[in-house]
Amino acid sequence: MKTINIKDIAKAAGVGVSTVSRVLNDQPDVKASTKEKVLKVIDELNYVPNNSARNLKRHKTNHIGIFVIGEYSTFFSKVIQTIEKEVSSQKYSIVLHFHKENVKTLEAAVEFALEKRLVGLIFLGGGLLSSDEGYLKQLNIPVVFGSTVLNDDIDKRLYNSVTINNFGAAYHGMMHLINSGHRKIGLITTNDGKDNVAEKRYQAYLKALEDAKLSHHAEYVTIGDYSIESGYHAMEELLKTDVTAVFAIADLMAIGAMKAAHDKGLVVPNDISLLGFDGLEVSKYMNPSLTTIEQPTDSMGMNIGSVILKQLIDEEETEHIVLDTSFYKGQTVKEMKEV
Amino acid sequence: MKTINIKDIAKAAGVGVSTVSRVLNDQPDVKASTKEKVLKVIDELNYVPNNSARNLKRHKTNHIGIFVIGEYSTFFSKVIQTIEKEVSSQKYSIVLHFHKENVKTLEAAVEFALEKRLVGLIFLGGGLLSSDEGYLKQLNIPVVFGSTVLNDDIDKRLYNSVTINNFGAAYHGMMHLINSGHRKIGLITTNDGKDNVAEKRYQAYLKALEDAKLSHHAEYVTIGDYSIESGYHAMEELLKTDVTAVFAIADLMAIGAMKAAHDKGLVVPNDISLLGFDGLEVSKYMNPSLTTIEQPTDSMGMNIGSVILKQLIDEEETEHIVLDTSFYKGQTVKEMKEV
DNA sequence: CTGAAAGCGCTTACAG
DNA sequence: CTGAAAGCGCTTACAG
Repeated sequence: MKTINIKDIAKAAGVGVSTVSRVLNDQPDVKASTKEKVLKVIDELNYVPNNSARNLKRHKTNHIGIFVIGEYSTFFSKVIQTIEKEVSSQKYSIVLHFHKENVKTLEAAVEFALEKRLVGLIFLGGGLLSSDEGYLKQLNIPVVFGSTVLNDDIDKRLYNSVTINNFGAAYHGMMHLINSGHRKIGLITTNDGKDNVAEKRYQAYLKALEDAKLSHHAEYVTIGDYSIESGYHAMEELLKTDVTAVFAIADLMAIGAMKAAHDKGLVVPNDISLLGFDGLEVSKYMNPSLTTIEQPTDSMGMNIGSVILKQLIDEEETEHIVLDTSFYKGQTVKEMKEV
Repeated sequence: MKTINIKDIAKAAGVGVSTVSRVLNDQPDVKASTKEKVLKVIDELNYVPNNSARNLKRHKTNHIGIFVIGEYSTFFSKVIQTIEKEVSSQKYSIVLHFHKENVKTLEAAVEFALEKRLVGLIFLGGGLLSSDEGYLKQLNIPVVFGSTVLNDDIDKRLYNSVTINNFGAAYHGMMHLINSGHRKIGLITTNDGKDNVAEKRYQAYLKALEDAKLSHHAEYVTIGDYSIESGYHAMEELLKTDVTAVFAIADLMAIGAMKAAHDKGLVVPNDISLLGFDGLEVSKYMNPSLTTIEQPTDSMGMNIGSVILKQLIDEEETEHIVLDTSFYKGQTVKEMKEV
């Protein structure tokens, strides 16, 4: 069974292929009656234009890549879904790729973009190093970093970004713990490397302690890998110290931490307080519900989608959007004294 | 900046384009020294073949579509990640699409496949109706249904599937509740329509009651939409009845249900027992940990990936794989009496 | 407003 | 083992 092509349509409609092409691309200079005739034939013959041929002539595709760096979280999967809805309305398709390691990330991304001939690339997670600038220039297509830690050394005109203020949000959360009377505060973070959200949240932890004139104890800081299980184990370590509150830089780790406390027979927040980061829906349904810093998932996805579309369609200037987080007051932080 | 093409490589290497093409496609009849020379030039000039042109000649792409039907769960996002890893090793790319409604699903999928010129299509979720047979024939590419309720009327040679035994697993779970002494068992299900996993699990609920000679009360059955919140509200309704145990056909709804019980001041499982379905990691970290039926996430993704690759590469016969579930004994089911 | 023709960058018989 | 040439299905100046 031969698939039908533009020539078949032209013949069937009694017009030239150029005219069919013009109709296909919604170009203005076609007589209404001709257009109608062509559309009718297209519909009757169930014709779908061959994208490979179109792309070959146009020297580009309609593929937008999503390059997921590091751990794939519930948070990202929601963001991806929103992005796909946004861009598919403009006939773009989403090509997905997961990249585990943090080394050579941009190099792998450039390869991905070249191989798939992407017209736009969205990064989810990870961090931007100053050494990445060269790759960014090589990419030569609109790039959006979502939920990524950026680098001030890199020319902002080379990329777009949609982020939150990780430092500020984490600092705010820490201040809530401190203002609630906690003086010995543990941290569950990750060791993703320097330029990552974890680092920003860790810095906020240190700064908050410093500003509150609280001393920093190395044994109050533990390392996980964003998984629930790692949060559980990190908490087991922290429970050997005398911390009264723990800040986990991701909700999933906080959930693991809560379980560890429960399994030790402790009551949250009476025996130990807990603060998360992400604002996952499930966190609000924990028992007790997790106090956490909420990221705007839908808004993140919608903004990423609209930024890349603007770049692709209107070729506007690059944009750098910082979204607001909100503090979700759950039931896992105990007020130690009057503030 | 002109992108370099196969002609440039041919010229630079002092060979014909056919020879370059042969090297590119790893064809045998090329002298080793020639091949080496060509590869060197390709590397030096950073040449990446244009997929649109290749696809145009080959009359096909290397795009495998994943068509997600209905609610996008944590479960699916893990499966997608595994599939991507599997197929990208063979140079296939994943094109993602989310489809919300349950009506005209296959019609939309056919359009998706034609537009993107997919060489293979993976469905996640949903159900297969007998009226879909025509669309399946139209598709004319390898199709794999993952976690879908199939239909015995449809010719099994038209598609592949990787599923679990929803009825059996749910029946087993119900029997656990019944054997634990529960006689009044509520259900939180969804109304996805007849051919869906929810329906299978609902049927198992009814059959288990019947086999145990327990009567069926309409008010024991509530409807959610797979979301945590819907589970919460469904449970509020069930708590107005005299049920002693509740089976939620998805973990997320069970999590919502547990919260509703807690918020009413009830203790799980002492006051009310709870059984989930999915085996999400987070369920095991609930307090108390959720008793649930566990789906093999990784295995599901790996099997889907390998089945579609087999079809694409070796053009083997269609396969229908049924994966085992396992019962996860958490702490949410109370033993009412000795069994 | 419309059509004939060139050409995008590949692959693949075909001839040698 | 290798190269010249045709052709995949489109789009786009160009001419009318």
